[in-house]
Amino acid sequence: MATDTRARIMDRSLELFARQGVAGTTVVEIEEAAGLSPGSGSFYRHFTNKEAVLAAVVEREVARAAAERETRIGTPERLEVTYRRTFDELVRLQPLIEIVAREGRQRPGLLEPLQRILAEGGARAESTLLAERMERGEVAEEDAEALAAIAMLALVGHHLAENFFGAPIGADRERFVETLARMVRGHAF
Amino acid sequence: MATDTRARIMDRSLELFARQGVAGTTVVEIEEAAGLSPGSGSFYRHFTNKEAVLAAVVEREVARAAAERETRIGTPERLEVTYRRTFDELVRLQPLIEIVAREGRQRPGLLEPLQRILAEGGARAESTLLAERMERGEVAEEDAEALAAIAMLALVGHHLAENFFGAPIGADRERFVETLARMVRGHAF
DNA sequence: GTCTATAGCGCGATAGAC
DNA sequence: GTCTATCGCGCTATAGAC
Repeated sequence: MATDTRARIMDRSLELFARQGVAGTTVVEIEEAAGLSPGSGSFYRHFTNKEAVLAAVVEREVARAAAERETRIGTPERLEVTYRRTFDELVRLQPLIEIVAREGRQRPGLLEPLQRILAEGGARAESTLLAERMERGEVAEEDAEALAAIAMLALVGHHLAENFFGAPIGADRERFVETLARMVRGHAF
Repeated sequence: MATDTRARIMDRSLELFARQGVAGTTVVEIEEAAGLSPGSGSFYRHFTNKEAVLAAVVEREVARAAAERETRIGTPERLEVTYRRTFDELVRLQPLIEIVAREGRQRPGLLEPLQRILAEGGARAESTLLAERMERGEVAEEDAEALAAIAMLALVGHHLAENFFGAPIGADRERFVETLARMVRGHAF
């Protein structure tokens, strides 16, 4: 427990920030959660202040998410598989999403990386997949970009609602995925 | 400026809470924004503490939104019209959404009314509309509930992304609405 | 109903020994 | 790198005059 104290502080801060917000989390709580003596300023040996941990933790999570995303692009698969995987990614991104959702407005610098991940990564990967499917005639659509955006944002909306309210709205995950895939393929049901 | 000071405090608190969060807003700021002498405890003549304003303001906004929703149910209209109207409703709900998104996790009591509005109101109104359309053969779908949920959550996702990042993702509002309506109708493009 | 003034205190941050 | 101890600010909330 020497220099990885820094990593431990970041791990626990991620959890605390996601659960309680940055303003709602005290340095003392972070010290306590990271196994440091609460009330001591030991925290400040590793970060100049609370904002610095926030920046470090967001940067780390964004980098991790971007790396995961890279390994996936270009692998053709069924729409249903892609959609289920997107749900899983969103679950892993959840602490980051919660933090950025809370703190993004006061700190615009936090917004941009997440937007890149969701927009570029998400939508572009989706529309690439759609383009492939269009060539093969599985999907007919003049406006693949809008279609891809609708699919991705529907997944995001479902994830947020489920995560936020503790229960899914309208349909559970599997029914959601299957119906969405049918819609995207343009089948008339 | 006599007894409506209470209403003014609520109006300004709604804005401040949405922009800065509850913890990030001081009573002094509220007093200042409401035209009271900052630093005086005049705020406390109207509310026992910050939590009380929060509860009052959320209750008021939820009631307003529910009332608006009531007037709309049962009016048949084109899907595109419904979707555009839903966007407008979400814009009006935005301050409330932002507050509940931030503070809901610490205050589960705030979540429930908004969930009712989004889930019951939204999804049920949608699936009613869809049922009508199915009778008339405009929509063919065995699972109207899932279809309605997808449409509503796509709209919510688009709204959140646009509002959150300052720019729409993938497609602007009108293209989004038109493509979504075509998807819901099951047209093969 | 609004003001001035201030009590009380939790929190972020620092100093200095080990 | 971690501890004990503490400073000082800014915030919530109250007391009391007008």
